[in-house]
Amino acid sequence: MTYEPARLLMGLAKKGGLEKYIDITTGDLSKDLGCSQQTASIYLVRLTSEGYIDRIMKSSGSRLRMTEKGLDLLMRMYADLHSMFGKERMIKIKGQVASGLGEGAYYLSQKGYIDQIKEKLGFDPYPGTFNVLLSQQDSPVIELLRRGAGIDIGSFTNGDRTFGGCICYKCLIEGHPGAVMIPARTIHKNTLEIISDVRLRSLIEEGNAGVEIDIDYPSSL
Amino acid sequence: MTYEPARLLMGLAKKGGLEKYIDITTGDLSKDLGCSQQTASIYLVRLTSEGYIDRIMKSSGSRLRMTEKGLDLLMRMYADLHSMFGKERMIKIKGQVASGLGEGAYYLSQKGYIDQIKEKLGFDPYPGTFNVLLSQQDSPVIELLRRGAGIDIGSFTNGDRTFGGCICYKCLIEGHPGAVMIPARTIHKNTLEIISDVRLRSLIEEGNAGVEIDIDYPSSL
DNA sequence: ATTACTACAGACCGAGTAG
DNA sequence: TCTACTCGGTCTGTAGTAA
Repeated sequence: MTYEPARLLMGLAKKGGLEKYIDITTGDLSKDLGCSQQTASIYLVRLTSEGYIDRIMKSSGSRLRMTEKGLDLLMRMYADLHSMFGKERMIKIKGQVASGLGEGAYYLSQKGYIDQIKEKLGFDPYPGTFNVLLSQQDSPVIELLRRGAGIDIGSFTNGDRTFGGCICYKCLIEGHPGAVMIPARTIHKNTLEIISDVRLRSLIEEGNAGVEIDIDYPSSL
Repeated sequence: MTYEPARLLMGLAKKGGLEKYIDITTGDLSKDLGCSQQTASIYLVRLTSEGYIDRIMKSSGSRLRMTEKGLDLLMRMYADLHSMFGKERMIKIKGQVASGLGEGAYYLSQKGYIDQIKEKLGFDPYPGTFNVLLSQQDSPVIELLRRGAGIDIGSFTNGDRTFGGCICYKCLIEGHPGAVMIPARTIHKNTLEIISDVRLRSLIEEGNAGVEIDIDYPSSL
């Protein structure tokens, strides 16, 4: 917990210091930051001398607001993060066609899945999944997909058995439209399950190590 | 320049470490960060031990990617900043009606302004500006408006004289629709110029110290 | 009440250098 | 080449306390 202008300014901005002067004491600030009152005092002195905030001393504490420089720092950070998370973008990955376990056909015969896929993804899925093994380089993408703002396929019950939900992303696999399915529960470390309205296995040869997948990754906010 | 996980992770994310493993040496990283190779080395060790990144040592350098914890930190920061800058929102401020200098009438008689205001703001401006003096607490808002994504009124030339551009924001002033004009060049420290399709001065008594203005502040990205 | 000084302990960074 | 250890100087944070 050292002196980090960005972190401090974000805390002050959250309290409203972006637009207006806010009243705060170094004691209160120290509680927010989890440091001593003296440290909070030094931080405010530094932020002021470095031009990030305007500060007016009062007998009851400090009145402060962000300066243009401080605002600029935050907006720059926002722009950077926005370019990572904010924009809809395509994630391009490569993988190797894997032999499936045959389970996919069973799952994709369930009306509960078929109806939702038709409604939310706009196609009638071929009963089977196309599995792509990702390289070590690309496998972290799965985490990103799990946490992302994909299309939600809800869980449902058919008779006595419950089928879990998943998150889907529209994608192009070797140019064919389809969708990546990330099961909500089961965690595949490096295998991506892909569905389509056609039998992808007929179109792409097994073992092909350079299958290209373009995933439509929407903004999360 | 101390150890700041957020800053370091953002740098790595910009290099692509969000989705994939990236190859980097501590020497290269040190150049990016402006620190010594030793310090960059320590940073990577710490980021790894604190669980922000996954790191695989190679003879030619390090291969690393963000972990879920690291991703989470960045997304949290993004969400915070998004709530400050990203969403369209209303900025509410209060001010005191100020007596104008009469200049407004001259400017707002210029066809160059009138046409743009009609087109971009959707109303025919009354020839005159309504000036509101902001409290010390609210005056920083002007900076925020100057930097924001308002409606741009371009500069133009009429005969021999050039009229400067400004940034406008639709607003409600005491409930009446209008727009705040922020001149691109002239800097008013604490006075806001407001235009409307009616003579606001007739509707709001001069000296009124509690004039409420709701400014429509759009997302900047 | 506040803020912020001084003094000290501990953390941090960079140079040298080993593996 | 690479990473990362030790060492020493410097910087940072906290406690005590003054104003």
